[in-house]
Amino acid sequence: MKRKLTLKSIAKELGVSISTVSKALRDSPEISEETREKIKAYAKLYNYKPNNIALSLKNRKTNTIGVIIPQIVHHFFTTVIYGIEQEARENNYNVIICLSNNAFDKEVLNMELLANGSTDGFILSVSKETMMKEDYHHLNEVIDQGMPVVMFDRVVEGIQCDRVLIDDKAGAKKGVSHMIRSGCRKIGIITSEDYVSVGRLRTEGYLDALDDFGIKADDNLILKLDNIDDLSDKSKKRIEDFITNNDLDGVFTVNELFAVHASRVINALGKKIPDDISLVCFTDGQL
Amino acid sequence: MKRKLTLKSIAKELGVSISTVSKALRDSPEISEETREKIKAYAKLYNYKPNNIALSLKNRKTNTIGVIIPQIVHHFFTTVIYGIEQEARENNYNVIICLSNNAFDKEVLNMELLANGSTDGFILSVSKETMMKEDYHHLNEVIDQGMPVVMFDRVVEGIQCDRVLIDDKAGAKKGVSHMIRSGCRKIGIITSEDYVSVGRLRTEGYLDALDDFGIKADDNLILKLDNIDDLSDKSKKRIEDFITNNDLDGVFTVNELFAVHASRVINALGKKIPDDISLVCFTDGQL
DNA sequence: AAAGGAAACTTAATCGATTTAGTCGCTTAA
DNA sequence: TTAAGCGACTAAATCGATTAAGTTTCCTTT
Repeated sequence: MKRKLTLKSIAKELGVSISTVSKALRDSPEISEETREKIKAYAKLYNYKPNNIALSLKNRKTNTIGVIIPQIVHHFFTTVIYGIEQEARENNYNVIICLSNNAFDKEVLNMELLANGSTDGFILSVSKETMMKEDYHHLNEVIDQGMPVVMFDRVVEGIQCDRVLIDDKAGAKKGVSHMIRSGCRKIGIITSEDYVSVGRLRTEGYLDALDDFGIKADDNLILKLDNIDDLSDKSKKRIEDFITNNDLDGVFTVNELFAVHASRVINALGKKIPDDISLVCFTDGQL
Repeated sequence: MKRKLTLKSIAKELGVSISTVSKALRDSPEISEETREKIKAYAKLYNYKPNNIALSLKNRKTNTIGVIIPQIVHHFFTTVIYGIEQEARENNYNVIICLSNNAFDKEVLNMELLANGSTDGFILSVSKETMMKEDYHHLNEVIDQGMPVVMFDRVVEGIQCDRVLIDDKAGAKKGVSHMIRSGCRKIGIITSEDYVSVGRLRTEGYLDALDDFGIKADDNLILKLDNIDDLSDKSKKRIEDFITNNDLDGVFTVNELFAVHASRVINALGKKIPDDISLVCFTDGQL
């Protein structure tokens, strides 16, 4: 087992000072052609690579981005990470990924850990618990320290940072409008509780579309479910009741999970999609 | 924007030396009760957290694990990362994830980058290209530097490191044996080329099982395909021909992708699974 | 011949934290 | 009386790299 080369070890070996080695490797004109070549040859031969940690400390810059997401076992996040990874590496950045597991405490812990020198900035999708608590002190803290923060997917207002988002409201409006144009008049929406911004915005888009076409919204046709990532039995039951008890000619859901269960229920009722009932949903296309 | 606290800034503010602050915060008995309390109170008030980079440099230890995988958009890797993440965080370790994109060059680049101070060790699944090239100098290099390396999934021999693997050979043997016991006599296998260790081991298990039951292996019943992650049209065609032209009563595949296509072909031929043909495959259960 | 200047290096400070080796004043035992 | 011992700190080295600010040595120039 051989220890890694350092400027120090090279300097000692070649009988010059550390700074001479450093300057030679960085092609400083202060060093003579001869010495420079000798040092470079030696460094190349033994494959010298500067220590990133030392560089980070010296430069106060880590070239690392922290990515914090609620969960990785989800096609959407998996895709996003892939994109971040690609772009980062092209710009010589590293990516550290941390999972909050949708828990507030873990999110805070992870951010504090990474903020202490490990990363230059963050890209994150806040956890469900954080959105419910509406406690964003950890975000404000790192922003206060001058770290760039970018939020995506689950985005909260009132925080001074960049955001990446799809236009949920407009997208939902477009979908629902299409349903109306193709003849639907009694359209139900299966959405999530309002504290999930994605759900809220999509619900707003739904209401806007109805309004545009002069259709009065009916609260009975709006089903707000709690859990958006995994369908509980209770939620399933509510979807069943919702579809069974309302004589809908269209169903709009804010994610594919809801849509899949809705379509099962519709089929079970002996109705055909899209002949009897239209079904439109938001998705990134896994199921 | 407020700068982060450092030992230096605390020392200046309280009119003591840097070492006094450091010792006080680490509960050294060298420091008087009074001074210790004062410093700790101040540090807590302004939420002092030591800089990880400085600690890494000083301790020559980063508490970070580098994970290198061919691709993240794959249920298996997604699950593995989740597990690594969990365990790492419990032991106060960070995880840096890098994608090799199944390319040899990127794998080498990533390892070199991370090996230069960013991580204490590696967990990796080597890329397809690396297995074909059989060039493992980058692995041997970091191992030579005393870094622990753990391989999983795609594992290569002849490298001095720990490995995590499922018993491919035994698993395949078990599956095929079951098929034989339930009556199959002409079992075909759809596998990958031998340079993929997973495929090779599973093929060996298949051959072993046949041997155990005194069935002679037939090379015509072994289909080795090139691409294991995404089925090319050419591969699909080969699967079709393979099943159509051999009068099989059982098909064993080394992954679910092959299995899915095989079942389509079998159905298209008007045969029933498992009545006419048995179908057994390795999978982690996504499709 | 003394001063000025450039070439080619080396010293030392710095990043932020830890730790070993001092320092200084005061008490105590020989 | 004097050295030893202790409590409570501070100074300085260290991790690995960069860089501003010195040194030499030799060559010009007036």
